[in-house]
Formats: sequence, structure tokens, C-alpha cells
Amino acid sequence: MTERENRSERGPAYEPVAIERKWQERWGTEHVNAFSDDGLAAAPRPFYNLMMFPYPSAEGLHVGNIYAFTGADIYGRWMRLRGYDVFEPIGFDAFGIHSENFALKQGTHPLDLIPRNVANFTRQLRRTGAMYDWDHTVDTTDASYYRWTQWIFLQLFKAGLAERKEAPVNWCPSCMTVLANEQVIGGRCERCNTPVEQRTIAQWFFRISDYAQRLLDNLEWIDWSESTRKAQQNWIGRSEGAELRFPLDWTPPDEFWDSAFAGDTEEAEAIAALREELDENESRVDEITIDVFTTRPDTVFGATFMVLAPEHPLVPWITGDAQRAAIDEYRTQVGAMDLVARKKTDKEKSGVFTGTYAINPATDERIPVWIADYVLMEYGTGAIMAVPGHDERDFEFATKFALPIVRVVAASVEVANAPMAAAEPHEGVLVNSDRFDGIPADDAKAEIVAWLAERGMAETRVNYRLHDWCISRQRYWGPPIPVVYCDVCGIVPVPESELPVLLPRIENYQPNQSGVSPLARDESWYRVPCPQCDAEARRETDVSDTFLDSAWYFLRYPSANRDDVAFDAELTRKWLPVTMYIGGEEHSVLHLMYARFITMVLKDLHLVDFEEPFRTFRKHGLIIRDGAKMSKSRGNVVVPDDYIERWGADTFRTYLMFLGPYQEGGDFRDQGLMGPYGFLNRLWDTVLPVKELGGGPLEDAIEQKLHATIRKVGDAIGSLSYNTAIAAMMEYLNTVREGGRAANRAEVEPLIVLVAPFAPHIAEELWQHLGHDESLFRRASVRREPPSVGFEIAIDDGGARGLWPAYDADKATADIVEFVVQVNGKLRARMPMPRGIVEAEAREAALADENVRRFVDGKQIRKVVFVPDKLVNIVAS
RNA sequence: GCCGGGGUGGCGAAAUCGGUAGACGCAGCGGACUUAAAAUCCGCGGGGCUUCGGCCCAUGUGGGUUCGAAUCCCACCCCCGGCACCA
Repeated sequence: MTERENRSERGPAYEPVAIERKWQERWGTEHVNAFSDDGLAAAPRPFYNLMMFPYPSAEGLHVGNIYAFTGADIYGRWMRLRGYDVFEPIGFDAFGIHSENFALKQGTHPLDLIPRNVANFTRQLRRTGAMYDWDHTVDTTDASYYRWTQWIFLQLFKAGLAERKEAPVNWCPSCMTVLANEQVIGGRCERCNTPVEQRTIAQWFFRISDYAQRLLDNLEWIDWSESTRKAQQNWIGRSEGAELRFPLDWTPPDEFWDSAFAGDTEEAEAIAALREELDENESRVDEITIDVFTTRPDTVFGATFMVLAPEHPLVPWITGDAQRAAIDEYRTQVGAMDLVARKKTDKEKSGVFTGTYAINPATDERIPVWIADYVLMEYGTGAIMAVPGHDERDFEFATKFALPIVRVVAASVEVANAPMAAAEPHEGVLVNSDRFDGIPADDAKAEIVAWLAERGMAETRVNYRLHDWCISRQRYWGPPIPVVYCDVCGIVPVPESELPVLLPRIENYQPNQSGVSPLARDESWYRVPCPQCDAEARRETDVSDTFLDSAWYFLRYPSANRDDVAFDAELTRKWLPVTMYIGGEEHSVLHLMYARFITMVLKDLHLVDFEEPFRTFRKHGLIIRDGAKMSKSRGNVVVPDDYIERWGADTFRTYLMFLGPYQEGGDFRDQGLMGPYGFLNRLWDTVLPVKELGGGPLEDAIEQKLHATIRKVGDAIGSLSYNTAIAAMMEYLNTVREGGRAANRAEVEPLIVLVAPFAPHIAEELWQHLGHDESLFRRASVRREPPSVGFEIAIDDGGARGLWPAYDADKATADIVEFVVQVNGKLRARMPMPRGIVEAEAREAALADENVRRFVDGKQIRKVVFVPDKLVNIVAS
């Protein structure tokens, strides 16, 4: 029989593309996403299923996107089948350097390019078969969206959490803009990999570091993927220690006080405060101190010199005349380094003596003050006490410049003065530390801090690695920061009523090295009257970081169609925080941190009533191709359109989920598609001959397998083990088809529902074939009288009921179980036994086995281990 | 260096409150159907030995705990991701 003849008996072949078109249209026209006539506002069982909205590139949707979205969509569809009102929106994160660079390369204006990309993405997204709510989408570049991004900025500004300050920032010479710390990876621009330079420019910062502790504390309880939580913990980088003060042994020149410490760095502020204090107390000026942060205050007796970061503001004032030329040269040299060179850990230590000494507050000894590039201005106080005996870097430095090295921690006091060949970072007891000798180093930390604190020379302190978020970008393609500079009034926020500050269309939007934004070229745009005094003023010409756009988009979705508020209070109460968020881990310290921060701020401003935006977050893995990372240069990029056109979205989706554990990712191999494709074909061929009234009762063995499969698939989807869920369905279908037998309706009808989250189109089609005239997903989500189906429907803990089949735990287990018989832990026989068999009987049956006897005979039975319904282990010797 | 994750057949992977290692699938081999091929269906499939009953070995390496270890403990090796002159 030829395939054609064969087919004519079994019915039409599976034609995925036609079926998928049909159902994608029907889902649209039948409003499958409508929970009720009142839509979002009235949904009784809200479940906010979020995925990370894509950046709409010109290349189109990447498999990585589809992998991420499909995994999230399966979860959403599953929840919907279980009777929840699943809100699953999608949008476009279309501002930012990436889009702008591409536009520049193409010579197409982003205002023209982005709508095209969005249209193409929309087409592709629809084709993947995800159940997006197309009535609630966002596009961050739309003025109706960024108006509210600007509004968020203003809320932070009013709360004192947005501030403009001059500070050393990361400058990418290729992108020609500043970057947030989070956008610098190993000293390089995360976008273009160019080594980042340091520049001092006035920028807008959000005070995220004020929230460091809260951001850290909440990580203890939020339900997030472990690795993502750890990444955030590392990024926040809390360390506990102390701040110690080292008085300078130095008389400041007169100009010290009249100097240019008018900058707004913390150090200058501290000096100003100190001056005031000294004036009040008529104290001696040499009580000026260098403050250091240390996690090892117990080693203070070993601090034999100090090191300041070359940029430290005290440096010019404490530099001796003899050292000035060398110091200036070194500072210039370090200032010219890019971050990759500066932060290199394996280069030889360098540094210069300032000519000034400080007093070690523990030993009262004079110790020299140096500058060196291994001390970083941005961490701690930008100054350290160097303890060469117990810090590798200090040891190296001391060795190179012949500075004294003292051991202050040792295994015991007896070995206190053995020669030191290297820094000894290990724990022990204090030595060469005067009255603290013999105390375990760990205990000494608190004691020494307390002792120094009596003299005002120390206090305990925690320090964070997290820095304020620099949000200014000297680029064109972003929301203008809504601020006006007035000579009279200073910094004036744009009144909320005047939002949005529209991004003007300018043709020459190329960035340049000047540090000045392209918008500064459009005088007609930036010249405005001051909103307060009407004097001539000037708009801020920087735009905000794209990550600000995405730090609040999840709040916008439910209210996407509202033009009077950023997010409606009622809708927000109903739908947020997000119930389930699935996305890539690459955003652990960028998007996911910023979104948490913005939400906390909004909570503090009483604009939302929760402070963690995502109840549950799960990361998904990465897809590689044929064992290697996908890249254009390697030529191994999967173009989703081609695969979907050829095999259908259902096969593509199912394969992506089958190729490996979802949370770990996997290797895309074209051959692999054949597995899921064959599965869907066999499903089709099995269900098609089943007529509406056909079939009879379930055979026992199949009924058992069915119940076990329902349980397994539900458990697996719940834990995102999609690959094993699919394997379980394949196994079940194999059982149903065993020996070429024809299936009956009761066997396949529930299977169609199990398959539906993965392959929704074929499921709909087969569902319809079985005589149901309404969409499976619509039927599951719109609560009316129970649908007439030939299986029990599961009722969720929360009372939700959709179409997901229930299983009977008793029926899911076979009546005859295969027992394993071991002798001394080694497998010697397998035998079927009735479920629930008691130990004595199992033991008797086991000992009756010939092979078991071979290993037991002639030996003494010491013990018999019995695991109900599983095994008997006879211990004999 | 620190923090995560991982190492199981030719390949992707299952199985981790300790209890049949390799489910499911890909590729492969054998068979049915066919003039033939494709498609489809059936069967085989870690390695070694075998008197065909079975036996021995096997989950990165080396130890340990246990009646029993891929799973737990100790030491180590390798791979992937993140952080890193962070004091």
C-alpha cells in the first residue's frame, strides 16, 4: 500500500501550517483572551504571566526569544487550562543604543525603522502560537508610554532620589555615552566590548545604593531562581567591617582651607565638616584624618603604610614639594588608563610616595602615605590601611617598595616572628598586637574596634559594592530627561502637566566624543522658558537609560490603554505583583535589580502597595546550536521563520521544550525536530479515526497509564521540567498505540488537553474533531456550566476549574508491581507481585526464586530489607 | 580567588526524602511493506564474558558511610556562567 492509499484510509495527513493559520485567526476573532465582558477588571482568578519583552531588532525574532517565550507561554496556557484568568501580555523595548546603532548603520532614522521592526516582530510573535493579549501591549518608544517613564523620573526627583552630580563615570568611547556600572563587564562596554574609560561629567543618578540593604534583605524570601538571587547578592556586595581613622602627621598649608574642595564628593564634604568641627573646638589642624574601610580591623597593628587612590581629593594637598612632579605624573598616567588596564589584577604594582605620614591609631607609629592604582576610588573610602603581612596585594607592594612587613596573626604566639615569605591571609591568634596578643583574630575584630572607638578612631560599618545608578545617556534614542536648567532657578523639573517632553525628530543624531548629547544640536528644541520664572532656560539634552523604560513596564501592561495615569490603582491591586516571571539570567543585575528598586521607591511613595514586583521568577537556560554558541559569524543561527514554515509552530515549540531541561537550556540540532514531529503526527493519526461516539471503556492497563501520565505531566509543567512532561506524553501515546490497536475516545480526549500547552494548534484541531465546537482555551477560561467531556476535570486548591483532567492517585498505580530482589544489595531477580504485598509474603516469594537461592543457599540470612511495593534485599553471609 | 550550575551510552537526556542506572527521543542496525527509494510499522541497542540460566564491570577521579550510593560525606580533577587589585 502506498502512503497515499494508506492515508486515504486513515484520513487526511497532518498539515500543520494550514491548521495553525486557522486557529491563530480564530483565537483572535473569538477573543480567547477575554476573561469576561469587563476584561481585566472583572477577572475572578488573576494570574499575571510575564515574559521579558523583546528589543525589536531588524534581524527579527531570535530562537532565544522564542525559547524564552514558549516556555513562559506553556506555563500560562497550562494555568489557563486549569481555570485561571491568565494575563499574558507582550510589548517592545525599543529605545536604546542597540536600535540607534543599527539605525545609524542602515542610514534609516529610528523613528522610521522601529515601527517596521515592531510590525515584523508582531507578525513573527503571532506565528509562534503564544496566547498574547494583543489588546494590552506597550512600546517604550511611544510617547504614550515614555510620558510615564518621564513621570517616574519626576517622582524620584521629587523624593530626592534623582540627583545630578559630577562624578567619575564609565564612558564608552565607541558608543560615545556614559554607562551604568551594571553595563560594564570586566571593564568593557557590555554592548560593544570596547574598554571603558573614566570621565568626570555631571550626570543624573538614581540613589539605588540607599536601597542596598533592602534589596539584599528581600532576596532572603522572594521566590526566585537560586542563581539569580546569588548574582544579585554578589552584585550588591555587602561587606561588614569598620571605618578606621588615621590622623595625618602633617601641617596643612593655608590654601588647604581655601581650596577648591567645593566639589560635591563625599571626601570634600567630609573635609568641610571636619574644618567646622575643628574650628568649633579650636583643635589642632593636624587632627585631620584619612578614613579607611576595612573588613580586618583585627590586623590594624600590622598596618605599616597607607595607600590612597590616585584620584583621592586629599592627594594634591598632602603631596610634598619634592614629590609633586612624580605624583602629578602618576595621576595623569592612571587617569588616562581605560578600565580594562586599570583593573587588571596581574600587572606589577606601581605607586608613588606622597611625602606625608599618618599615625597608626593602634601603634601610634608614623606610617607613610602612598598613592597606587590598585586602590579604587569607587570602593569604600578610596583609601586603605595597608597590612602587607596579611594581604597579598599589600605584600606585593611592600616588597617592591621595601616597606616594613609585620605579622599580626599567627597560628600561635610562638611563631610570631618567623620570617614571612608571603601574605598570610589565614585565621589564627593576634601577635605583635600589644594587649591583644593571643586573642583569636575573629574575636579581636570587635574588641579592637571598641578600643579604638573610645578615642573616636573607629566605628563599625558595612560597605556595599552597589553604586548609584547613572541614568544619563548622551545619545538620541531615548526619552528626554524631563528637566530644565534656568540661570535663576537652577534645576527645574518639567511640570507633570507638560509631559511628555517629546523626543524631536532630528536628522543629525550621531553621537560624538564631546560628552554632549545630539539633542544639544537642536536649539529650537532645547531653548524653553523656565517653567517657574519664565526666564530663558534650557532643557536637559541627555536621554535616560533604556533600563529605566523596562524597570516599570510590567506596571503599565494592565493599564496600557489608559492615558490619564501611568498605572491604574484598581487594576494594579488586582494584577500585581506579577505572579510568574520567566526570563533570561543575563538581566540578573540589570533589569531585575532596577525593576525591584523602582518598585520599592513607588511603594515608599505610596503609589503601589507591594515592594517586590515579581512574586516568582524563574530563569531559563540558553540555547546553543550543534554544540556551539549561535552567532552570525559562525553561521549557525537558527532562523525561526524557516522552521515554523516547514514543520509548524507546534513542532518547533515542542522540540524547543524537549531538547533539554528548560532551566538549563540545550543544544539545537535539526535532526532532533523529527522526534516531536513524529509524535504530533502519530497523535494526529491516532485521534483522527476516533469518532465522536466511538470507543468503549478504558482497558485497565491504559487507564492506569493515563492517570499516571496526567499526574506526571502536571507535576512536570509545574516545575518547568517540560522535557520530561513531553516524554511522559510520548510514552502514553506509545502505550495507546501498542500493537497497532485503534484508540478510543476516552483514551485520547484527556491527552489532547495535556498536549495543548505545548502544541496548542493541533490540540484545538483534534479537540474540534472530537465534536467540541468551542475553542479549548476559550472553554477553559470562560466560566459557564461545566463542559461535557468524557473525563474528570481537576479542581485546583483555589477552586479554579478549567479543562485540565484530574487523576486518581489510586488508579495511577498498577495493581501488579514489579519487585526487585537483591541479595547483599545486588540485583538477583525481578518478579511481579500484587501491590501492597506484606513483607513476609514478599520474602517468601523472593526466596523461592531459583537465582536468588543460588546466592543465598549455604549462607546465613542476617537480615531482610523490605521496601513496600519496591524491593526485597536479603542480607546473607 | 569567591559565588552559582554541571560532568551519566555514539548523541540530547531520564532517574537525586539512597532502592531495577540509561525512561523519552535522535542517529544506527535488523526485519515487514515496496520493482526500488521515501514514508510507515515491528524488533535490537552501555562494555566484557556466557554452558544462554545468567555472571562481572560501569554514572569525572580517589577514599568513606550504608544491607544498598549517579544520589549522602571527605579530598581532588575538568567544563559552563557570574563577580573580582572590593581592602
